[in-house]
Amino acid sequence: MPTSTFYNLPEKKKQRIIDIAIDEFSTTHFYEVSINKLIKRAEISRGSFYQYFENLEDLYRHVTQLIGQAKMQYLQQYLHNKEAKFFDKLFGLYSAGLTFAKEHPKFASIGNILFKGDPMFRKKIFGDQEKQTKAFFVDLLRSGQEKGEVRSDIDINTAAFLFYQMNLSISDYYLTGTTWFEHPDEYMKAVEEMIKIFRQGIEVKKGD
Amino acid sequence: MPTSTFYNLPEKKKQRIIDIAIDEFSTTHFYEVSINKLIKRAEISRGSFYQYFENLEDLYRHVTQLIGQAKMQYLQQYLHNKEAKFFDKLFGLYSAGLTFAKEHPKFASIGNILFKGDPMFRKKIFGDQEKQTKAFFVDLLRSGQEKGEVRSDIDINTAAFLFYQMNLSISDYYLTGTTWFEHPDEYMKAVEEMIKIFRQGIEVKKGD
DNA sequence: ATGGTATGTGACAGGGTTGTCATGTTGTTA
DNA sequence: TAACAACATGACAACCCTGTCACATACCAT
Repeated sequence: MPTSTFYNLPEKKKQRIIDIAIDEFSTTHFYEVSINKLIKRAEISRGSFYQYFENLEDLYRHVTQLIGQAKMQYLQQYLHNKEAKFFDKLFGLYSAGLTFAKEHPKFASIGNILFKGDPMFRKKIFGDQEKQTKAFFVDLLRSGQEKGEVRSDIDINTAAFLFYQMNLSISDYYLTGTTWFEHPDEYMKAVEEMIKIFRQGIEVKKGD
Repeated sequence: MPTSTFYNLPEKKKQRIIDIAIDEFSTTHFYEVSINKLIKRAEISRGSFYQYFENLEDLYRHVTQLIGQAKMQYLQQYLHNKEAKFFDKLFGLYSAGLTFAKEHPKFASIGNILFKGDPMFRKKIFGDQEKQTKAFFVDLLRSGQEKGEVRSDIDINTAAFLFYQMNLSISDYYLTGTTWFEHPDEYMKAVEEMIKIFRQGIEVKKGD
């Protein structure tokens, strides 16, 4: 938590500091951001920084909280519309997410570094292999269509994207968390359930 | 690329270095791994390290390549079985991914830090909010079921997980890549397509 | 055994980082 | 205007890190 000193600051100065922090965190992974560069850009002294924040993590937390609030406000309309139909809500949520990213690219970028890893770094290490992975899933789907197992009206790019993302996500959450599934066995079951959903979503129905 | 000097090393020493590198990279984000700690653990001198690798990134790249190879070998059986049915292949791929993570947790962990971000860091910053997010999607689905819009045989946890992951993924790829979709508009279209797949996957069919 | 090549070593320079603190400066209140 | 509180400052200690290089050792072939 920032100190009261920080909150007492003139709005303009406060905003300048936050803006520059956002700029830093949106282009550079947390571990690579330096307080030195930040205070130089924000034109505050080293001592002041430590009068405002406990350390860099304190500032980062504050920034991510601001982002969370901004996004929540953005989604409000979709969250609390009790009447809306399920899939309309889901669509609203997703497209609001996209619009949010479009309108606040820096906010979105910070969120993505946090939740999906540093894309620059990913690119540097992994390079073009992602394209190959995409190609693999696209091929898989195409041959599924040719064999008449996958509905022909499914957008292959989208489905490939979906399968790729879930492929990454499942083992991530298997390794890291009890948030979603409690027991290791549940992950295997979740895979089965997921395939079930996919199957119903894209499989050719008998009689089509 | 490691130097020939490194490849000429006795197998045991080579393996020791790689093992310790894997251990470091699986617990610590790349930006936080230090050559100093690494060489102390591996009991090689600073000079030797630089005789083997250009720098830390060189070693990291090598390690990730090894992991990639290991996983590829693991998936081989599922990749090249031309006869297998589409959804069996997909299921095979996912469950092999889980088994791989189970058998090589360190490999999987390195991959996840690269593709999904550092989970420890995520937890430190985001804390319990992920649980709330999960709860939101679970509620959404449950009320969808109650209103008769979502099939009652869908596993809510799995579907919530799926929706949550895709929510994160869409804006990530909107921001970072031309790998999956070329034009910004296509992302919105992809959202529509995705909802279409989800809808067919989990919506109550008329007549059920 | 001798010369040459391959490998090992750690001190060192040069740079960067964080957090603190004694000392100023500004503002406010009595 | 005097005195006290709030805020600003940047030098500094302590630390860590990378990449290099001159020198030492091991190995191998003639």
